[in-house]
Amino acid sequence: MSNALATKSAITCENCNLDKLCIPKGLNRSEIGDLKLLVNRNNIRQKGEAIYHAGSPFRGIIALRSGSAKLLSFDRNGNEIIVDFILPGELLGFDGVSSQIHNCTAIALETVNFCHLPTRQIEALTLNTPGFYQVLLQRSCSQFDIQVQKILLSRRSAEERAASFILHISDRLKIRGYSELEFRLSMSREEIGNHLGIAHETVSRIFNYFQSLEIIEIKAKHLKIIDKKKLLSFYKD
Amino acid sequence: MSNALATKSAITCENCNLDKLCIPKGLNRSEIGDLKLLVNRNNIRQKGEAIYHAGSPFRGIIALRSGSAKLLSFDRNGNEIIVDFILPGELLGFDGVSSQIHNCTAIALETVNFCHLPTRQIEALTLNTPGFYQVLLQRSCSQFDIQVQKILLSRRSAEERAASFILHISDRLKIRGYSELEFRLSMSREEIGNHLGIAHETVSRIFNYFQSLEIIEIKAKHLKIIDKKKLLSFYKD
DNA sequence: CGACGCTTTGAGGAGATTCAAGACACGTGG
DNA sequence: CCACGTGTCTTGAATCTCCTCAAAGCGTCG
Repeated sequence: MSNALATKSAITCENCNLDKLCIPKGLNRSEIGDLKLLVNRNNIRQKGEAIYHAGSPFRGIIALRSGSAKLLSFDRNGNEIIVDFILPGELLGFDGVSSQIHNCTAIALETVNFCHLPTRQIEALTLNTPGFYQVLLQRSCSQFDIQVQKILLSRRSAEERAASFILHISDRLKIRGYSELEFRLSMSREEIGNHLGIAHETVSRIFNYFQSLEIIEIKAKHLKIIDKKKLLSFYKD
Repeated sequence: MSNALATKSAITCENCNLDKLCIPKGLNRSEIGDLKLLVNRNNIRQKGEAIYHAGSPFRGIIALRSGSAKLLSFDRNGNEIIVDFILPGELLGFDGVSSQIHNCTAIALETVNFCHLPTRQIEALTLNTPGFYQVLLQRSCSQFDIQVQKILLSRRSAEERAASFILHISDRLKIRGYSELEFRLSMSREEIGNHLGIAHETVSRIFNYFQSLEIIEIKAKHLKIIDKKKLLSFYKD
C-alpha cells in the first residue's frame, strides 16, 4: 500500500498526484511553477529513521509523498508521546517555525518519500509569490483547528477515541484515493494507544469489542470497516 | 488587578505598554508605525459578553489589552469546552484564519479592552510590511508548540495538571509585570476543571490539598503561592 | 437580608490502568 | 522449509484514580 504513491519518474509539483493536498493547494499555475523550482524532491527514510529530531534547527517545511510517519514529543521521563500521525500529502515541520528549533521528532513508520521546501526558499517565495504566504498561514492555522478537535477528543471515553481514530484515518485515506473501508494500519497498538492517551491493552480490547459487534474486522494490522454507520454512532453519541 | 493595564489616554502601538507581547514584537519602528494606523483600539466587552462567536466570519486578529477571556468550543452535546484562557497582551482569533469562520467562541471573564486588526489590513500589511507576515506566521505556529504542551499535560494526573495550571498562570502574569506569587483567578473552579479536563470538585479538592501541604494559600479566587519549589516538583516529578 | 451561584466535602461507583501470562506473527538462520 | 526467538497482540484479574451524586457551607450582589 505505501508504495502506491512512490515513483521514480520526474514528478514535479505540477504533475504530482498529491497536488490537491500539498503546498500548491491555494496557488495558481504560475505560482506552482515558482514552487517546483525550489523544492527538494525524492528524499527517502526507512522505517524507524528520523526525518528530523526535536532540538535540531528548523530547515523548512516537508510534504510527505508516500509512506507514513509519527510526530512525537517527550514527557519529563523521556517517554515518547505521539502528537500526530502523518499520511501522504500532509505537511510536516510547523513545530519548528516559531522558535526555529524543532519542538518534535518525526520518525518514519514505513519507508517514506518526501519533498522539502528549504527555509531560504520560503522567504523568497513569500516575497515573490503573493499567494504563498496565505497558503502557509492558512495551513499553520488549520493546525490550530485540528488541535481544538484533539482537545475535544481528549475528553471522551476510550471507545469514542478509538472509533474516532479509525474514522479519521479512513477519511484521510479516502481523500487521496485509497479504499476508505479496508486498509493497513502502519502503527502498532502501542503507538495508537500512546497517541490516543489510552493503554495498548485498552486499544486491543476495544478493537476486539468492535469486532464482536460486527462493526469492524481486524487481524493484526489489517483493518476492514464493516458497518461505518455504527462506528459513526459510537463516535457521535 | 485587571484594570491596571486599562487606560483612557491616547495609547498607540508605539507607546502601548504591551509592546513586548503583542503584534509589534518582531517589527521595527517603521513597521510599528504602519501598524498603528490600521488597528482599531479601545474595544470593550463586559464580563460574560462575547468577543466573537463560533460560526461567525473571521474579521481579524485581536490583541487583549486588559482583562481576561476564555476561548471555547462545544462538544456534540453543546457543552462548552474551554480551549484556552487569554491574558492581557495575548493574541486571539487564529481559530478563524484557516476557514475564515471562527471555530471557537471568545468570552470575557471580566471587563476587557482589546485592539482589533481587521482582515483587510492584514492583507495590506503583508504586502507592504515584509516583517509582518513572519510575525503572524510565527505566532500562529507558536500555537502549535503550545498545543503540544497541552497534549503532554492531558496525559498527566489531576494533581499535575492543577500544579501546571497555577504555575502557567503565574509565569504569564510575571512576564507582564504582575506579582507571580499572589494573584486573583478570574475564572471559576468549574472553568478551571473544564479547561484541565477534570471535575470541578477535583479542582477544589486538589487546591485544598496543596493548601494543607503549605504549597499555596487559596481563599475563593485569591491565590498565593507559598512554596513554588514544592509546586514545581509536583509538576515535574 | 435573602437568594443564588460558587465552593467544599463525603460516599459510592465506573472506567481505565497495571500487572501477569499466554497466543500469535514475523523474520532469521539452520 | 521448518524451528526458533523476539516482539506484538490478546485476555484476565486486581487495583486505582477520578467521576458522579448529594448535601451543606460560604460569599456576593442586588
